Amino acid sequence: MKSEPNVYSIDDLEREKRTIWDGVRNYQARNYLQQMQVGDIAFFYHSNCKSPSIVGLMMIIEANLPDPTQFDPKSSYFDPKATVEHPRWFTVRVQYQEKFSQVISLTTLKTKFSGDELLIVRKGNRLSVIPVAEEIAHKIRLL
DNA sequence: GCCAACGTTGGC
DNA sequence: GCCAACGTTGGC
Repeated sequence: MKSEPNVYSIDDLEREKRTIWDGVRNYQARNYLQQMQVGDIAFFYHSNCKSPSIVGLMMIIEANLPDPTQFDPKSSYFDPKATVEHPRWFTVRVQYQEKFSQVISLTTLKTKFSGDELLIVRKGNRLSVIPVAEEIAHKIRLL
């Protein structure tokens, strides 16, 4: 799961302990969010920054929540076509798990994995929520 | 700041 | 349904 560190970083999550992952407005990313289940582990990825990297881990503690920002006219994520009865955007609540003592940079990931193995290293990838195969995730954690 | 790679929008 | 125009993402 990607976040721009100048918007919301792993340090923010460490301080707050838990947060709702709001603001995702891409249907494919939403579909991946909806597949998540309580207890699932996710990588926290810092994007659009000096050294894009996986920086830590978090756990899904609530699944399939309507993203509240879609109902808020003052939010930049407001969606006029969404209603409380028929929400359009769903997300999860996550809990801080750990911050890696050594981050795993995109550069490193590219040397270890192909675009087929790990979508984040695939050229042109822009999805902010991306599935990682169990065995690949295991290998990443051993880096 | 640049630009490739998308996704979305809207005219037709 | 097609596709040009436009907006956004995100690495570099």
